[in-house]
Amino acid sequence: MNSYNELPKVYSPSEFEDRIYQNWCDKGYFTPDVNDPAPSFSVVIPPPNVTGQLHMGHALDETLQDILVRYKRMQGFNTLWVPGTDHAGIATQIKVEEQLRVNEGLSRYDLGREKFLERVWDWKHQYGNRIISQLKKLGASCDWSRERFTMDEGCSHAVREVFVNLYDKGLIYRGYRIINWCPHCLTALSDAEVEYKDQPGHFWHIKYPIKGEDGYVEIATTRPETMFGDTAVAVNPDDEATKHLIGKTLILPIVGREIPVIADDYVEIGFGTGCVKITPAHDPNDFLVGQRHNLEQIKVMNDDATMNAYAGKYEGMDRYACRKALVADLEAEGYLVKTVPHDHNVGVCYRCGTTVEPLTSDQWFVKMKPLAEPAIEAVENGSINFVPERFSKNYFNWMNNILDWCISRQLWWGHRIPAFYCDDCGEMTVSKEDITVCPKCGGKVHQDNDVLDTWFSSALWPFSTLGWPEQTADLAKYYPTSVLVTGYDIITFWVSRMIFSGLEHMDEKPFSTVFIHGLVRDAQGRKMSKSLGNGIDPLEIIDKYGADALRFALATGNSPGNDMRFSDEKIEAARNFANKLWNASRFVRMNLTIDEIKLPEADKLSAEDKWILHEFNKLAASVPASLDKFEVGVALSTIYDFTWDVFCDWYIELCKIRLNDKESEGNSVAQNVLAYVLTGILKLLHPFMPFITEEIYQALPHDVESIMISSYPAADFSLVFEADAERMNKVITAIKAIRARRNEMNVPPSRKAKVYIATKYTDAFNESSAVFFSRLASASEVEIGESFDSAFSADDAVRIVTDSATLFLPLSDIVDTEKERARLEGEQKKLAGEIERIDKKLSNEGFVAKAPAAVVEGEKAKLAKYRENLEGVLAALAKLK
RNA sequence: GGGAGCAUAGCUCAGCUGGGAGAGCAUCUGCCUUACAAGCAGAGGGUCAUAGGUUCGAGCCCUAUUGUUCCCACCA
Repeated sequence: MNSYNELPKVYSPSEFEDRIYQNWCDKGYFTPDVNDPAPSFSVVIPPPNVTGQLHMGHALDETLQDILVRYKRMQGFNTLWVPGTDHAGIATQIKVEEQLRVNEGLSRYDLGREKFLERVWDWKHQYGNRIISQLKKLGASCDWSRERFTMDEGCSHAVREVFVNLYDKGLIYRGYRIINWCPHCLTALSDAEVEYKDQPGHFWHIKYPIKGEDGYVEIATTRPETMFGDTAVAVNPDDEATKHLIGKTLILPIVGREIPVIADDYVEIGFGTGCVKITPAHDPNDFLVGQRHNLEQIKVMNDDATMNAYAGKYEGMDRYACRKALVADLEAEGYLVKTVPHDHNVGVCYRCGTTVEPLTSDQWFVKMKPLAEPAIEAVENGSINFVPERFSKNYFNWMNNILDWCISRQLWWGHRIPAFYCDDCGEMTVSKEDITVCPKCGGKVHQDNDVLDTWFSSALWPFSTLGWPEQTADLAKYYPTSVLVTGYDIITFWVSRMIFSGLEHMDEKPFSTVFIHGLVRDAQGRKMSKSLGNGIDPLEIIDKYGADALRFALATGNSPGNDMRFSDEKIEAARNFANKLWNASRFVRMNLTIDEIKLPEADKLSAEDKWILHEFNKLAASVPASLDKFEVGVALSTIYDFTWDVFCDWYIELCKIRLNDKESEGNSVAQNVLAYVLTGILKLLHPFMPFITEEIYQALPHDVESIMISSYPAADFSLVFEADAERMNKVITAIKAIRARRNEMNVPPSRKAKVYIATKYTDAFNESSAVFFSRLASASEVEIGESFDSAFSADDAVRIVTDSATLFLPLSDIVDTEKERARLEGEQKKLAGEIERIDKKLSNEGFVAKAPAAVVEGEKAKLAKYRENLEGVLAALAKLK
C-alpha cells in the first residue's frame, strides 16, 4: 500500500473545502512574484459593493474569472488576480442612513457630516469583510495580499490625481445644467443611473387662454405640476395651423402669469395639439429650447420633490399630491379639456426606484467627446476585443451618443470633490492636496460639499489597484490587464469608463479582452431580485452541495453573453458529477499499490490503455482550445463527457480484469494508466472544480505538492494511437450491440450466453478482447472465427450485425424468428437508406470536386462501413428465409 | 423610433470557422454487476419558428415574416 491519503467513502465537500483553501493561502499560491519573468496574466475583479452579500451574479462572475486564472496559472503564466471592494456611494449611504433612522430615529443631518462618515466607516469595518470571506468560500484564487478598496488611500490618491488632471485639461467643468435628480436619495444622477420603466399615466389637455382674445391654446402634458415653471409655449415655425399664434401672449391658468408663444422646430408638426409648454427648469428638451430663446428658468420643486413657493397655494405639497389637486382645480375652473390615458416611460433611480425629476442644478461634469473618441478607436481597431463580439455594438452605441457625465453627487459617502472655495475672494481652487487657505488671497477656504460618482473611482480600478499614480513594479508587470470578466449590464457604467480612463491616464488600454457573461435567472427565467424573493443564496448552495458543485452548475452550459437559469436540477446534476468523480477516484485509489505514476512503454500497453490514452490526448488538446476562446461551458462539458462516459463507464470497467489479477504484469500497467489518466482529468478539471480535484490529487501519487501549481495538460504527440483506438472502438461497438439486443429481448444479465464472433478483424477481436465480452456483455464463453453461418440455423441463435463483426448468441429458447426478421429488415432498410444517400453524394460531381478531401474520404469510409454492415444483415436475413 | 439576442427532444439548454441532429432532467424497460441507486445497462422522443435565397451540401450564411426578451433613445 502506498503512503498517500485515503479517500473517505462518502463525498462530503464541507469536510475539506475550507481546509484546502486555507492551505492554498498559507502556501502563498495566490500571490505571484512580480519579478518572475514569465509572461503575465492579470485580472482585476469587478469590485463588489463593500457592504453587499454574495449573490448568484457574483458567483458566476467570480467562477468564470477563477477558471481563467487557475487555468493560466497552471499554464505557467505569472498570474495575478487583484481583489477588492467598491465603496458603492449611494447604496452604502442609504443602508447606513436607514439603520440610523430605524435604530436611533436620526437622520444624517442630525449627526453631521463627520460623525455620519464615522458611522459609515464603522459599518464598512463591520461588514466589509463579509463579501470577501464569501468569495473565499467559492474558492476564488485572488491575491489577498493585494486586496484594495476604492476609498483606501491609494485609490483615493488616484482619484484626486485624475480629477485634477482632467480639470487642468479642461475636461472637468462645473456648470448649471439640467440633470436627473432623485428626490429620495437627494442627489444628482448620471444618465446611466436612470432606468426607464413603462408606467400608465395620462395626458391632461389644458387650456392656456390667449391674452386679449377669447380663444385659448390647448396644451397636453403628462406632468401638469410643472406648469408653474412654464416660461413659454412653443409651436413649429412652419406649422400653418399654429403659425398665427407666434408672438402672442398666453396666460397660465391658476397662476395668471403671462408667457409668450415662441417658434422652435423642436415641436413636431402634426403631433398632439402642435403646441408645447416649455419648462426649461424641469425638462431636458425644454432646457435646450429655453437656452435658444433666452427663457427664464423657474424651478418649482424642492429637492425632495415637494412644491416650492412658485406653486403658490400648492407650496409644500408633494409633486403627486399637487398634480392631483391641480388637475381638480383646473377642471373646476374649466381649464381642463380632457384627460387621456397614456402609457409612458418614466425614469427611475437605479438604486431606489423613485421617479427621477429632471431639474436644473449646479453640478460637476466630465466633457466626454474628447475622451470617447480614442475609446471608440481602441475597440474599432481591435486593440480591445469584446467576447462575444456583438457587445461592441452596445458599446459603440453608447460611446457614439455620449453626453457629458455628471459626476457630482449630493452625498457624503465617497471621494469629496477636491475643489476649494475662498470665503473671501470667492475664487475656486482645484487641488490634489487639501488646502486651508486661498492661494490667491490667503483667505480661508471651504471644500466643495459634493462627492464623486462611485463609478468615477471604479473607472480607475485597473491601474489604481496596481499602485498608480506611483510607477510601481506591479503596474509595469501587470498593466494592461489581460481580460475583464463582467456582465453585460455594466458595460456602460463601468467597462466603457475604464476604457477611456485607461487610455487617457495610462496612455494604454486597461485590458485586451472583455469577456461578457449573462445574468443568472431563476428556474422560471425571472431575474433574481430581492423584491421577488426568488434569489438563491450561493452560500446555502455551497453548504448543501459544495462550492465545486456550485461552480460546475454555473460554468456548465454557460455560453458567453447569454443568460442562464439556475435550478435545483442543475445543481444536483453538478453534485452528482462530483460524486461520480469521487467514487471513481476512490476505486482507483483502492486499487493502487504504486508510489509513483509512470506511464509504461508503448509496447507494454494493452489495447484499452492505448485507446484511453489516445482519447485523453484528444481531450487535452480540445479543452485548452475551448478555454482560449472563452468557451468555458464547452470545455467543461467535454471533460464531463470524457470522465463519465469514456473513463468511468468504459475504461475503469475494462481495467477491472487486470486489477483483479493482482499478480499479473498487466496489473501494474493498468494501475499506472488509470492513475495517469485520472490525474490528467483532475488537472483539466481543477480550474472548474478546485477543491475536489485537490483532495483527490493528494490521495494519488503526485510529485508537485498541490494540483493548483502543477502544469495544465496539453496534447502529447507521443500518445497518438489512432489505429489501436479504432480497433478498441470495434470491440466497444460489438459489446454495445450485444447489450442492446439482450435488453430488447429482456434477457437479464444473470443469464449468461456464449458469444460467437464472426469477423475478419482478428486484430481487434482476439483473446485479450474476448474477456471484455464476459465481463461487459454477459458472455459465458467467447469463440472467434471467420464464420459461424453453418453452425447456426435461423432458430438457434440471435444474430447481431455490426460494421466489423457478426455476433451469434445461442439463446434458442427465446429467439422469435418473426421478430428477428422484422428487426433485421428494419436495419436493412436503414442501412440501404444511408448507403443510397452517400452513394448519391459521392456520385455528385460537385461534391467530389468542391468538398475538402478529408470530407470526401470520410464519406467513403462511412460507405464502406455501411456496406459491410449491410452485407452481414443480408446474410443473416438469408439464413432466416 | 434605433440596435441586439433568442426560437433545436416534454422541460432547461449546448451545437466552435457550413459536411451524417447532442447533453442534463423528465418518461419507459431491465438491473442492489464487490467505486458510485447521487448508480449501471438499454429504449422512445426533434420538418432545428415560417417562407424564400446562396451552396455540391444549411440548425449554422443571406433576405423577409411571426413570436419573444433585452439595451438605447424618447413626442410634449
